[in-house]
Amino acid sequence: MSELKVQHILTLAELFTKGARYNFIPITTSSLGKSIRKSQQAASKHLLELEANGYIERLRTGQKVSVRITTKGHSEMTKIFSILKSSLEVSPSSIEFRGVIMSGMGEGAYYMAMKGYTKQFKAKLGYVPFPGTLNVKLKDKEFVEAKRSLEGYPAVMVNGFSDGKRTYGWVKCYPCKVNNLVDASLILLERTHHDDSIIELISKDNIKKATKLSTGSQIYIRVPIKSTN
Amino acid sequence: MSELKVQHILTLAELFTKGARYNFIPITTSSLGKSIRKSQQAASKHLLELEANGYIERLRTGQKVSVRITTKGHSEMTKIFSILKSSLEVSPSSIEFRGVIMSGMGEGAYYMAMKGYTKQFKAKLGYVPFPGTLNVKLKDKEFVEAKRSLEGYPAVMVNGFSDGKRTYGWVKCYPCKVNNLVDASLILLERTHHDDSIIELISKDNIKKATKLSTGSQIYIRVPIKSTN
DNA sequence: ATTACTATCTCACGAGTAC
DNA sequence: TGTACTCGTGAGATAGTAA
Repeated sequence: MSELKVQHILTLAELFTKGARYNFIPITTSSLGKSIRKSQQAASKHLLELEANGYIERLRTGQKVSVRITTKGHSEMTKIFSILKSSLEVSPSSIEFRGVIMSGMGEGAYYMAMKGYTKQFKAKLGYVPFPGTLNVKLKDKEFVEAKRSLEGYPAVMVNGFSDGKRTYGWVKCYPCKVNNLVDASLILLERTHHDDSIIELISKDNIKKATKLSTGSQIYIRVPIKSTN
Repeated sequence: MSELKVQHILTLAELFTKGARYNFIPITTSSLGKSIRKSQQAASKHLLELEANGYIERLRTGQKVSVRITTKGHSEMTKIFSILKSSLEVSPSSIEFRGVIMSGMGEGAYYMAMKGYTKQFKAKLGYVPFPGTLNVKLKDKEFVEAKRSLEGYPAVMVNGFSDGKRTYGWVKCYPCKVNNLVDASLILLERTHHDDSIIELISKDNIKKATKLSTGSQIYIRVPIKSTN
């Protein structure tokens, strides 16, 4: 079989760029070396090896050498390309969390029921949340990290407000799916007293009831991410 | 800057495939090693180096290790991908010839005017060729090679026939552009007495007149190729 | 100016193994 | 089971140079 060596990938790509797929293209090893950021000698060796393995054909007319890519070279390149393509396309593009439902209703419960927030929830999420928030204790370090990385992604922004006595901070809402079943929103509060390993959820419905889960149950949350490509 | 090493490309691709773009994915170095057809030790080193260069983040929770690809890792991968993509897309997808117009009308001239051929030319090319063929002496070895490779590509097939006395071979026609100006067809004859370095052209019009060229002039022929992707 | 040889160096990899 | 060290080997790269 003799697979294409990885260090030859960029060299072959350079030859494609130079148009060597269908026609013999004159090329010097020193210019090729510059293109692939290697020495002239390395470029020369690459060409010799690519030829030996049937990825290119070479033609010498006195001093000058011309190179053409073979069908084998083309298909091998296409193969590499599609490996990369499919690997980059694997993006269910969501951030996932696993944790355990905590007792009580969550610190945010009281605040989230305030008119200054509920009006915005109705307008921006399309519903007034079921009273009370669901607190989830994240299971592992990686999910705490995932929570931090969430902040880098677009969210539904619910602005803070003032009731004359005090001000209330903003709330970022990340629409999510709980246990692949119930639509909810993971909320990040501007001001929170939680430690990092706890997240809060709001939903149109009673999440515990809808998922038939109770305090201490394992829970799985998936936040879809808008691809930034 | 510290560029992504080529030998890390497939490793990073594998991590993408495993879904490590947005979430920390648990992975063992031995399974990764198998995936990239390298040893466990090599996989371990790849992860360490990818981390050192900021392409991935790692998280250890006791024994197990989780990996996530960083934005830098993502963009670097995208960069490699687009290099390959654009290099593969460089396909004016044509085979080119350069040569010199020869004197006389070419060996094929007499035959190409026979009814058995002209009927097919009219049907398949849409015209009856201008009487006489144009012979071109190819300038260089690479063009002789290009002529050979032409045979691998689809052509308009004009079948051979018999007039009772003798049989006449098939003619393969490759529609082409002469000097980026005149439409013609490069013809390959089943039976020819030419040496390899000569090609013949037919056209609806008088090529010499249309291109204002004469015997001894340099001529440039481009045969478009139907992409086989 | 070329290409490509030889010698040398570096570093990628795998074997063995500690933890 | 795991990860990741050290070390030996050899592939890949460069320098020097012949043709």
